[in-house]
Amino acid sequence: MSVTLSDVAVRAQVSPATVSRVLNGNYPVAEATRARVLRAVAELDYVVNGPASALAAATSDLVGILVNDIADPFFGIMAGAAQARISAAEGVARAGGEKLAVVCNTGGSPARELTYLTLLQRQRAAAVILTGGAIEDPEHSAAVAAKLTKLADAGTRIVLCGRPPLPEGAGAPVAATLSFDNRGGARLLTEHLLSLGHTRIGYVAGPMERTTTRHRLEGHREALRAAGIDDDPALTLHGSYDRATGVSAAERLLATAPDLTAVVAANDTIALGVCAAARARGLRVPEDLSVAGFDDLPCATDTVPALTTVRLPLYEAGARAGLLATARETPAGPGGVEPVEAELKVRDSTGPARGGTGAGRG
Amino acid sequence: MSVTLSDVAVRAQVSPATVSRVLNGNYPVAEATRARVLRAVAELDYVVNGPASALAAATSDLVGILVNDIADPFFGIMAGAAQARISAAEGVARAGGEKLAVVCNTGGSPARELTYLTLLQRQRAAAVILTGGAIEDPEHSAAVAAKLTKLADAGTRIVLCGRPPLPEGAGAPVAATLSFDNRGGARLLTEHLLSLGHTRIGYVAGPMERTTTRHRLEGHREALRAAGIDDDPALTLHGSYDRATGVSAAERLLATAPDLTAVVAANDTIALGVCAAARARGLRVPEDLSVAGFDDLPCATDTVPALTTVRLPLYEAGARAGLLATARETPAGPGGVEPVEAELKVRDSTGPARGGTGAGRG
DNA sequence: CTGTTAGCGCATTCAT
DNA sequence: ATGAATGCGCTAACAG
Repeated sequence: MSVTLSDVAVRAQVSPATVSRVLNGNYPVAEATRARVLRAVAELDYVVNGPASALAAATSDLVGILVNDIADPFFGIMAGAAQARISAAEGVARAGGEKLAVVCNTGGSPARELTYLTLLQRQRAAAVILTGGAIEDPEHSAAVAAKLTKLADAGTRIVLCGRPPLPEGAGAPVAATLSFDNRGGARLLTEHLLSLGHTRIGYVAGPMERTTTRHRLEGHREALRAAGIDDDPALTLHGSYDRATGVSAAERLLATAPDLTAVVAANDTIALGVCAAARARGLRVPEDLSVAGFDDLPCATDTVPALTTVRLPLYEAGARAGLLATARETPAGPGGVEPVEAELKVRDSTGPARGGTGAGRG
Repeated sequence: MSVTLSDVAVRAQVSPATVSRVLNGNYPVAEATRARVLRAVAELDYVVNGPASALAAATSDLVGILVNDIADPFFGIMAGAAQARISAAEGVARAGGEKLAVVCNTGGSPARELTYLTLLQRQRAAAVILTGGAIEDPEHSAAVAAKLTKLADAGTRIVLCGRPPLPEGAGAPVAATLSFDNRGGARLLTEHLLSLGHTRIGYVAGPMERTTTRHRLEGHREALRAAGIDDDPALTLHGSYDRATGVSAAERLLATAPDLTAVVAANDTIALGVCAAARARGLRVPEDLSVAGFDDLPCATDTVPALTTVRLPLYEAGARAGLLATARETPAGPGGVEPVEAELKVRDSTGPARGGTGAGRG
């Protein structure tokens, strides 16, 4: 079999306990013996047995990062940032301290989310970071809340990143919540469009049962309402957070409501699909149709025209989530909730409404 | 503390051993007792202790997927596909069998790659999938080969996806290798450009020490050589696989070699940067400058003009890697190497060389 | 500062 | 088909 702690102890002529102590570094050991042990470790090429260690210590060094879609840079950026912070966390020279940050792809499936949570629980994970919008089905929410409570009870730190805080009643076993201002960002974006004279604005939303979807849509409607524009339900279409949704929704929208002068998409990926559909229809962006997205993904810059969108500091948020998950840094806000601001990025895909600047729907 | 196997045993009025057997399903148990145990498990909301189980069984259900950059869809797509296959692998109804597929982001750092491999080794991972190009530093390669040997010895299955096969001498502890035809794809692409009359072709390559970088560049040069064109070293620039590299490299290229009629980028992301730089310089794509990428990422479709590129079946390859990592499906090719074809995708970003069709550098 | 002694929770022989 | 006993490799009190 492989090399064990005792093997190292024998070679270093000390007791197993001593080896354990120098490896974990959390106990005073004479410099001479420490050196001897370290040399034995190197010579034997010893690697700690994680499961055994986790069993004895009742905790592991696993940190799980749950994402809805790993192929979507929105999640990739957050996950990468978090992982970088977690791995780099403890600057311990040689041994322990290292956390294993791993990302788990739920694919947006509630069942998979629960499965991963259970798997992480079974591994006695040190921390779990849940990223992105939550599913709003009451039953599923309750199940997740229950799981999180179990995890927290077992000593796992829970961090929410880009997901609204859990309701008070849920017992709030959450260490920290980075709450994206999706609603505010969406409001800003639609206000921008309104200021350009648009009044007939289509909206391509994400999946119905997601918090992110709902908040962005609500922000949009708030802006409309504040401007005294009645919300036309026919102008809002739901789909997935992908390009295909953007294409088909835009086609439908453009066919049924030719008087549309702008379309807001729930994220950049959808927006790209909307642009493609518009082009296919012979419409120029933004002269004939203004299009806006959300997230400010890297590729939003490279479209022609460059996409007007709402920037979310994904990298920074992910990094902070990583910090909160590992270190004992206590979160700032009340209830452990830290708001994350959204910033409007006006670029070239939005322009004045055709047929006047603020003339209304004439 | 939390619920243990014995707690379940007591409640179900059986021995711990029996509970273990029904949970693992790999042993005959009377239907009546099985039901009783299952009910106790449900009532107590019991979750297996992973570390304890791994310690006793000397294996875990962890599968690690190593990626160079999780924020890059190139890796996200492969990782997501692999993860989906691994999680869905065993259709076992309730209990065990479930594998925990996790992705580890090395960020392209050799040290992090080794660290993750060690961490995975310490967790006694069931399998490890290494995706994307390998770093070519001899010292690092040797270290990785050594680690992989250790892992394989401990029973971990190793799968390479998008990375060239390990040299024979390394002992080949690799279960399977999905080898992308980067060289062939690059050759196809440059041949396409040559057929359009381009002879002065710039090349924006990735990081020097990566296999992917080298193979794509070699394919490009092969095509050039086959066409009797001498390779001008000044036309090849190295950088990272990101947009910024594309921008700066294109600026330099365009400034120093104004007679360039085409630029090939080592991947789509770089190509997008090249397009942006060309536009900034007032050049039309493809009329004034043809631009091509590699990978066929989703966003390559949404640029204007749509990017000519080389398609790699990322999703399919990732899925196959997941299968090979979990099931005992033996790989097809000799030495466990399965070639993965690259396919030329001609779109709108490439066109005839300005100033004639094949007139040469006049 | 270091050695000794017990388990951590589970999978597995063996018996029965 | 089930129960009893043993040990996986390590950490954590205790001594000393």
